[in-house]
Amino acid sequence: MTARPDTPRSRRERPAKPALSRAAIVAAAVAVLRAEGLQKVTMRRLAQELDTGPASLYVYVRNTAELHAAVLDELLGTIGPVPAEGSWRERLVQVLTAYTAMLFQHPSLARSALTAWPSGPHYLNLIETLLALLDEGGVPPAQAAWGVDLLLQQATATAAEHSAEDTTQDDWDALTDALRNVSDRTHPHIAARSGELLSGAGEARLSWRFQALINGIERTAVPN
Amino acid sequence: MTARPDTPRSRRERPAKPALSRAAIVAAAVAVLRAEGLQKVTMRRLAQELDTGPASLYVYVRNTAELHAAVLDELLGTIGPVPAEGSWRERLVQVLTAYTAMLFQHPSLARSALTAWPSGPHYLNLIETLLALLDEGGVPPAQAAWGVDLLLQQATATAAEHSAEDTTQDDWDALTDALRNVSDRTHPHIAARSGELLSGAGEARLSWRFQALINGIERTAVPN
DNA sequence: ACCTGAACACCGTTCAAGT
DNA sequence: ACCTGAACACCGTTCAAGT
Repeated sequence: MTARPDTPRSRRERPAKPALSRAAIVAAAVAVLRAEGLQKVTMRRLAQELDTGPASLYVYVRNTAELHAAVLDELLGTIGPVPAEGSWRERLVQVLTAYTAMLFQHPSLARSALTAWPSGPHYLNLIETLLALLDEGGVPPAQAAWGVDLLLQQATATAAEHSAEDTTQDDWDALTDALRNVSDRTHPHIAARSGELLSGAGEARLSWRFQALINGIERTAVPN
Repeated sequence: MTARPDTPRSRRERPAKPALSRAAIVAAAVAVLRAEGLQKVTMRRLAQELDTGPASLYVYVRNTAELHAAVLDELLGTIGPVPAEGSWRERLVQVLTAYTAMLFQHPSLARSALTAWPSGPHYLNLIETLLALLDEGGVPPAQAAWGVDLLLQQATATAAEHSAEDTTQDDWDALTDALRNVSDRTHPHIAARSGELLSGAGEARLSWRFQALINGIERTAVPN
């Protein structure tokens, strides 16, 4: 047994400069995301974290969008298995809710997922799971295929909507004001139900959305 | 009649420096959007266009997100009136399609609309229109109210998905490859219908989505 | 009240040069 | 092949000072 002569245990406090790799970059990205949010997951910040220059990252990652997609796939690994109990509908809603809940914790990631599609292993597993549940429910294959797309997009978009950054509260206030103060001469339907337009705790509304989507997917045939 | 002594017709070619106002800023933003896309609609660029410094714009506009919302409301004014012919369903789909088509021309605007909600007059008109059509179709008011939300979000998210910038094509390729090369031992449902998952011209798929949504909204009661 | 120059604190990405 | 320093071409927003 010869002692390894290189990497002399401690030059400073960092445990020798870690080798650069795609996995190391994604891991650093997840750590920064958890600690400080997606807006800090930048090439420059990650480079700093990995003790190198931003240009070095481009050997492993095409651009920022691809990096975000990789981060999302990573987090998809945390949402756990399909519940064993309940009807296919209940289990389907539970899986979708788990996916949405994860994204709610990182709404800006949801935002970027809307345009930069992940294609990693965890995303594929999720698609497989949803297809299996719709199949179990007797939804015709073609409808199920298009339905999975619709369900995932809906869940992602709902989470993305909450990506506040700063002004979302103001936007919401502006919209609720506008809806409440509308004239019932020009906008009778809004005036008649501004209550309902604005009502609904997030959870009830989200679950209604999933139900409506599933009902629609079940009943709507694909052309040809 | 005395000649106005100020603003001496032409000092250079600009027709005297135009007065700053919210309307002028939004108009400049729309022009830049049309000519060069949303990524160029920045505070700095607009300031340059209006012959001032970026700081001056903050007198009229809270931030970039609010500016984008104002631009969207402006464009909403261009989508035209509800068609007079057809069943309420057909007209509903036509309005939604017109909204989506407009956003398809500016997908990055759709992306920003997902988080920065407009609350301008054109947006209110759109909500009123959709409510009226659902009402005509006999959809119960509470369902209609939540349904409008769902329909608009769906349309916006679909357009946002196409906000390419650069890598969307690569993402798509990566995902199609991943779906096609999946093992039918680990992912039998995907393997069995990778064709259907990927199939469908945009238009057929979009119209299926609207139909599925409307069917679901019609049939899904709001809790309580 | 409205407007501004200048500054603060950042970005993504490319490229030529090194190892 | 992998890694890098340095540069290019930008951002949003704030603030103290002016009119």
